[in-house]
Formats: sequence, structure tokens, C-alpha cells
Amino acid sequence: MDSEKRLEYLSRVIRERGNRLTPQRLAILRALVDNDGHPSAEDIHKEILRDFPTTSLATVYKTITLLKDIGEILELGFGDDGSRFDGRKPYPHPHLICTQCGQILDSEVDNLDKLIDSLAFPNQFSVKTHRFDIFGLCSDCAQK
Amino acid sequence: MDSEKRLEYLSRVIRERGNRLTPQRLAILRALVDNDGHPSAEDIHKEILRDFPTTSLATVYKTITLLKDIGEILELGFGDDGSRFDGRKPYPHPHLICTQCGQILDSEVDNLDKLIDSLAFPNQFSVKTHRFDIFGLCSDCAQK
DNA sequence: TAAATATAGATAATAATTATCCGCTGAAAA
DNA sequence: TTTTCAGCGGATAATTATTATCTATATTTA
Ligand SMILES: [Mn+2]
Ligand SMILES: [Mn+2]
Ligand SMILES: [Zn+2]
Ligand SMILES: [Zn+2]
Repeated sequence: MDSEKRLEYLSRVIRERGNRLTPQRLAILRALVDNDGHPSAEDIHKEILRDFPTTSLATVYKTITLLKDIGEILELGFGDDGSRFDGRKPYPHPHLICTQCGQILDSEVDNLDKLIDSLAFPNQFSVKTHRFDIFGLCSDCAQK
Repeated sequence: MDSEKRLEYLSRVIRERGNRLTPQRLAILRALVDNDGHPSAEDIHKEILRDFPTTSLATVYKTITLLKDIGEILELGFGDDGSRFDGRKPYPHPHLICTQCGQILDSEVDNLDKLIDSLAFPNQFSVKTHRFDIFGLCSDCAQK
């Protein structure tokens, strides 16, 4: 997963669908593809403010919405705790979520789709997507 | 899973911890254990109103909070779409969620804990709980 | 250049849930 | 029996991440 490559890909898709790649928007994209920590909208906003101090939080949300429309961002909603975003791997995948420090780790596993199919089949359920969150303590927090 | 047995169990636990089993509270418990459709707070409230027309929605939420404290209800939060509750099986288990009609089906699978452990182990992650949602169309909605 | 469209930023609105307040109830204590 | 008092129900206000709205500005198109 090359951040620069992914940034170029997203930039191209956005331009091709007639949207504009403003400096603020590019900065938001860069923050998303450079960060593998699943940042919140606030996290992204804070980072953008360094280069574009007048950027509104609404602008961050608008770019996230744009990426959602393209299907190039994965949103992990946590109700009142807000959402965290994965702009590097927009497809569903398991996450290890530390309930102590808030860190979110990516995880991969083979044959998860097969398991999901085996759950859906008996109910004649047609699968579109999924969400698999594992909550607990990361290695750092577990030591304390 | 006997609804009546579960109702008796919940009633006993609530009394044993010094809480009171008011008629409204009992009605809310009954609505929860009788319904395997993963009702929302509103759903429960509507049902309670038939027998106790002055019940406040806040009372429903308070009883749900009580059950959460005991660990005897599973909350499935969906952000702005609110939460759905499982008062029959309070432990984590996979759900098949129809994005068309909102129906939520229970699902069970062997060795899910083993799979989760295999994901957590490489990261030295200490698992506490999990959430596994599968989104798609139920058999009814898929036919249309 | 002129017109059309998209976007940024500011601000108001949304809505599920939670907090707060107050009067009531019921069981235990005196 | 009377008093006490924590728990509770109901009403209402507050919370807060996100979305909608509005206007000025920037960019593209003709
Ligand atoms: Mn991820
Ligand atoms: Mn369930
Ligand atoms: Zn941690
Ligand atoms: Zn359906």
C-alpha cells in the first residue's frame, strides 16, 4: 500500500468525476492516506489546520462524504463516540480496537468471506458488506 | 431460550441487586425477552404504551441502562440510526442486518472465538468482546 | 469576458440519547 | 404505626457528532 500511489489514484478519480481538487481537499486526502491510525474527523481537521488555518470542520466532513460517494473510504461509526476513518483500505476488514487508548489496528484474515457466506446461506441472506470489530486492550495498554 | 425463564432470571437479578421491579420496568423486560426482532427503544416504548400509557421514553432508556450495567442486554448501535437491542442473548454474536426493511436476524457459528484469537494473537491484543454485523438483503427483500 | 458550477467557511439545524429536576412510592427503621 | 429515604417515573432540558443551509469566492466552460 503506497500512500503516494493511492493519493494519485484518489486525485484522478475525483477529477474524472468532475469534482475539483482544491488545496484543502488535497490536504485532507493526504492526511487520510498517510495515516494508518484510523483518524477521526477532528484528527484530520487538526492536521489540516497547520497548513490551512481557516479550514472549517464542515469542509472535512464534505470531503469525507465525497469519498464515501466514490466508495473510497471506510467509516467506522461508534455512535456518540463519533466515527473513525480508513482512507487506505476502503473495503471491509476486521479491526482490533483498544478500549483504553482508542488505537485501532488493521487485521486481515483469509476466508472471512467464506465464513460470512456460511452464515448467510441458511437464511437465504444476500450479503452486501460487513463490519467486524474486536474490542479489548492493545499490547501497550494490557501491560499496565 | 425460554422467554419466561429469562424474565424470571432478570427479575431475580434486579431484585437481588436492590433495584425495584416496577410494573413499567417489568413490562419493558417482558417486551425485550418476548421479542427476537432486536427492537429499538422506540419500538419498546410503543409496546409499553398499550398497558402504561403515561410511560416516558426516558424510562425505557433507564431500564436499558440498568440492564447494560448488569450485562444482560446487547446493544447494537448504528450511529444516527439509533440502537437496537437484544435482551434474549446478551453475549456477542453475529447478526444479519437487512438494509432494506431493517430486520435483524441472529446467527451463530462455531469457533468464532478461535478465529478472533487468531486475529488478536499476532498483535498481542487482549480480547474483551466483539461485534460482527453482516449487511445485505433478507430473503423477502431480495426477491423484489 | 461572461455565465455556470463547485467549493469553502460560517452557522444553524438535527436527533438519539443522557442529564436533571421533582414529586411519588414502598420498604425498612424507629 | 409513623417516619425516613433511596429508588423510581415522568417531564423537560442538554448534549454532541454530523448534516443542512447560506453566501462569497474560486474555477471551469462557452
Ligand atoms: Mn482499517
Ligand atoms: Mn441478537
Ligand atoms: Zn491501548
Ligand atoms: Zn429485508
